[in-house]
Amino acid sequence: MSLFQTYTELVHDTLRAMIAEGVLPPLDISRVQVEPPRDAAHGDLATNAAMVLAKPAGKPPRDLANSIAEWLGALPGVTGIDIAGPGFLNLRLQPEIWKRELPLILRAGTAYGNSGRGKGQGAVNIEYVSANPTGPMTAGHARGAIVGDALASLLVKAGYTVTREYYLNDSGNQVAVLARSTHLRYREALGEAIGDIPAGCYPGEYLKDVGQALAARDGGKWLSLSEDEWLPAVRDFAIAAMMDDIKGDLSSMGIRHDVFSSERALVQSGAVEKALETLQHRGLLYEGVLEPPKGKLPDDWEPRPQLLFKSSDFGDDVDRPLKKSDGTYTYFAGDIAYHYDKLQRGSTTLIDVVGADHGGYVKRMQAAVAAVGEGRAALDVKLCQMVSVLDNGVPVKMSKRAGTFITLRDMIDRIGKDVLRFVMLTRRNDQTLELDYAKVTEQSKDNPVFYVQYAHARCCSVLRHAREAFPGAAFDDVGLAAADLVALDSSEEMAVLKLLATWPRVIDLAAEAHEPHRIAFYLQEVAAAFHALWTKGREDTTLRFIHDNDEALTQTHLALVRGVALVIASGLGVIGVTPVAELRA
RNA sequence: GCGCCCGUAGCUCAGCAGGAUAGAGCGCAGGAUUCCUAAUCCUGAGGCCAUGGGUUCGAAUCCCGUCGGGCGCACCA
Repeated sequence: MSLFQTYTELVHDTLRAMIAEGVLPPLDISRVQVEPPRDAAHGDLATNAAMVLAKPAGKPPRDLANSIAEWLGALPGVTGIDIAGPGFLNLRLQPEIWKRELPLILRAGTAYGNSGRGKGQGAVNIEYVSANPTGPMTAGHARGAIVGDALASLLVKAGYTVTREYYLNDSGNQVAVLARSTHLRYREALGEAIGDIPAGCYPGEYLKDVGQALAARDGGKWLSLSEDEWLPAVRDFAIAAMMDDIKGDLSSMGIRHDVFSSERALVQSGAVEKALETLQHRGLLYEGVLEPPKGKLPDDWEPRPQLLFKSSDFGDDVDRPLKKSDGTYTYFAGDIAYHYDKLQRGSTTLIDVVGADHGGYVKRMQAAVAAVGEGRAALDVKLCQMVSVLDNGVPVKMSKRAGTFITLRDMIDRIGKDVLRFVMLTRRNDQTLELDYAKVTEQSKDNPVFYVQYAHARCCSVLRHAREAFPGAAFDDVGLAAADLVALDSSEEMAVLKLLATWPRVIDLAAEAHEPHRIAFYLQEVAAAFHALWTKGREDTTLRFIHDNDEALTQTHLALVRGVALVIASGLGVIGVTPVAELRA
C-alpha cells in the first residue's frame, strides 16, 4: 500500500472513530481525500475533511477542522497540523515517514509503483491500432498504437487484468479494393502496362511489392480468370502481406497484441446474428425508416426501410441501421457483435483507442455496449487527434510510396522508437500534436525525451563514478536499501524523495483516468527535480552525491540517486521507452 | 443544420474526477559554472483561464447560452 493510501485510510479510520464516539454525527466520509498539497510549504499531506463534512455535520468548517485536528494529531508520524485557507487540514510528517519509502523503492526496483488498484475490478480489454490491412501504418496510426500500448501497460502496472487486442477488418469493401489494386500490380509485375491507377483503387506504390510477390508465387495463374474467381485468393494474399508489414512496424515499436480478432471470422461464426438476437430479446430492434439528415441532403438520399437499433434509448441522437437496404449487415452490426464478443470473453471494461475521425461513432457504440452488456460493462473511447509532422517547422512531404501519408516506418527511421513513443505522449490524446523531427532529436531542455533520459543517465553516471571511487563498497541495490538515511535532511533532497514517493499515486490516478500522458509529464517533473538538486551541489558541497573519504555518507546520497534512476526507469518502462545509461553524443 | 472534441502567459502545452496566491518549457531580460556529463541550474517580467450566465462554502475544472477552431454527419468501412 502506498504512503498516500495508508494515510487516507488512517484519516478515514479516525473520522469513523470520531463518529463512533459521538464527536461527529454519522456522516458519509467517502468524499474525504488525502493528497499532497499543491504547495510544499503547506506541509506533507492535506485533507479536505473539514470542508466536505461541514455542511452535513451542520458546523462551520473551521470549527470542525479544530476538532478533527485534535484527533489526527495522534496519528503515527504526524508532527503537526495546520488549519489553512477555507478549512484545509495540513499535516506535517516526520521525515522518517518519507525516508522509509526509499528502501521500498530500492528493493522493488522498477516494480515500484505497481499497485493492486485493478484487483477485483474486472478484466479490461483494450483495442488499439486496428489499422485496416490496406496499406502501411501512418503517423496517425502511430499515435493510437502508442497511446493504446502505454495505456495497456499502465493498467497492468496498476494491477488490472488486461487483454491487448487488434480488430482486423478483413471483410467488406475496403479489402476488395485492396484485392483489385493488388491484382493490377500483379499484372504489372507480369509485364503488362497498366497505365494510371484507376479511381477506386489504391495508388500507393507499396502494392508493387505485393503484386510481384504474388506473381512470383503463382505465376500467371490469376490472369485469365474472372474477378469472382481470383478475388478471394488475391485478397487473402494481400491482407497477409499488409499484416506482415503492420506487425513488423508494431514490433519495431515494441508493441504487441494478445489477440487479433478477424472481422470475417466473426461474421462467419454467426456472431452477428447472436448479438442481434440479444438486442431482439430486449426489444431494441425494429424495421423502420430513418429521418433524412438535417442540413444539406446527400444527392442519393431516399427513404429506405431498414433493420434499426434503438440506440436513442441509450443516449444516441438517432437510431442506427444494422442492415443495408439490400439486406446485408452494416459495419456497425459487425462491430456490435465484436464488442459483444469481447464482453462474452469476460471483459467488463472495454477501451477503444481510435482516430478522431471516429468521433461520430462513439455514442452509438457506447449505446450498443450498454444494451448488449446489460449495463454491467462500460466502453471508454479514446479519440486521438491528428498528428502533423514537421521538420524545422516545415511540413514533411508525404510519402509517395505510401500513397499520401507519412509512414510510421519513416518516423522510426528518422527519430527512433524511443523518441517517437515519448513524444506521442507529451500531449493529451484529445489535443492535436505537432511533431517536429528537428526538435525532438535535439539534445536540449526543450526536448522532453532528452531531458528525462539525461536525468537517468546522470544518475547512472554518478553511480559509476562512486563505484570507482569506493571499490568494494556496498553500492548495489541491496546495500543502498540498508543505507543510513539520517543525513538525508536538506529540503532539496526531501523534495526529490517526496516526489518519488508519489509515483504509486500517479500510477493509480493515471490508470483510473485512462490517461497515459500523465506518466510522461510526471517523468519530466522528476527529471527537473533531480537536475536542480544536481546543480545545487555545485554551490553547496553537502548536497553532492559523492563524498571523498566518506563511504557511509556517499552511500546515503547514492540511495536517493538510485531511487531517482529506478523511478524514471519504471516510468519509461510503462510508456515503452528504454532508459539509457549514457548519452554522450 | 446536428453531434463530438478543443479554446489557459507572445508561442507550445500541463493543471491530478471542484479546493488554498493558476503551473512548466520555449522566447524575452538578468545571473550561476575550476567540480558527480554546462546537453544543466537560478531570478525576473508576462494570464479578467475565449465570453455571458448558473450550481457551490469554493469553478480553469460541473451545467446552459454565445463566439472561434478541428473532426464527423443515412444503406461507407
